[in-house]
Amino acid sequence: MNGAVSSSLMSTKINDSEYHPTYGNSSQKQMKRSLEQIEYKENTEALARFAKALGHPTRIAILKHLDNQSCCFTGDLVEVFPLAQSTISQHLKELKNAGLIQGELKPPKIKYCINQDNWKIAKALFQQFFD
Amino acid sequence: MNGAVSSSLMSTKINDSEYHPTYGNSSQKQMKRSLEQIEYKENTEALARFAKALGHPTRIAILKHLDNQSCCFTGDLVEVFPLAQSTISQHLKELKNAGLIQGELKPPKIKYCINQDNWKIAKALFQQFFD
DNA sequence: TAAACTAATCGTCTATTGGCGATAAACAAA
DNA sequence: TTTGTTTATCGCCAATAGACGATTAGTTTA
Repeated sequence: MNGAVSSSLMSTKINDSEYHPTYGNSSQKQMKRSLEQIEYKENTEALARFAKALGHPTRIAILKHLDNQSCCFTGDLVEVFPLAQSTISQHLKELKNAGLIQGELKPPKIKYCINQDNWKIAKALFQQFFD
Repeated sequence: MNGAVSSSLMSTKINDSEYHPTYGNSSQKQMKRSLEQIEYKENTEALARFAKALGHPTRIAILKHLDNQSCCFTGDLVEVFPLAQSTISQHLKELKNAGLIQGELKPPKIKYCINQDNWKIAKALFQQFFD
């Protein structure tokens, strides 16, 4: 999963012509389909992955905060949001997995910042999507 | 839920100064918090709602298809995607609830199109979010 | 009216998400 | 080495999401 994410993030191509979902195994009748069994265009999946990471108000707010402060520590966020430390940590993990942020070790703290490279990619993907 | 969505969609203000999450009830100790107990800025929630709707590759692909064809019927999508009719219908419902598409009765079919007004709002929200 | 067609909804199942407290891990400082 | 600080992870739980087949509902057409 992570591999697929980073490979799509590495790509500089952001153009899409058409999608072509295909069957995982059409001989079986009515097998339960999982996400992996349908092939979407690379950009479609990348965009959905970014969108999913943005699909929670706390994560949007975290990113806005990160953008304002340019960077911050996990502990700062725990003070700002009325959520348990473990919950904040979980949201940060998801943002990190999506490639939208990155953590830098500043022992004993960890400084989180926007991942500018992937941010640009996400921006471009949404931009082209909305025309 | 639907009410909150449409009210935010009706708003023409798309500027955000700062978010200010607040406690639902700080006297209770460690009550389980639900989304409704935290107040985010209007735009933060609206953006998250749009993003959530875009957070599945099938829905992205449906929107791209809708954009290409300008409009289409549910049945068309069922032929294009290797998914059950009920599944497609469910995705359409979510896109409709998010305000991204709208259905027009063309008995006995239903023609789905992008909701241009809300599309513009979503576009603006993402645009401002990414600076 | 009856039959056919289209799409939404219902019920069920499994997987994922989002919340929490508790614990573990990593490191600095005493 | 021990202690304190910070953050990640674990285990649990409830709620949501996403898939399906079957059924229902609404319209056309025969």
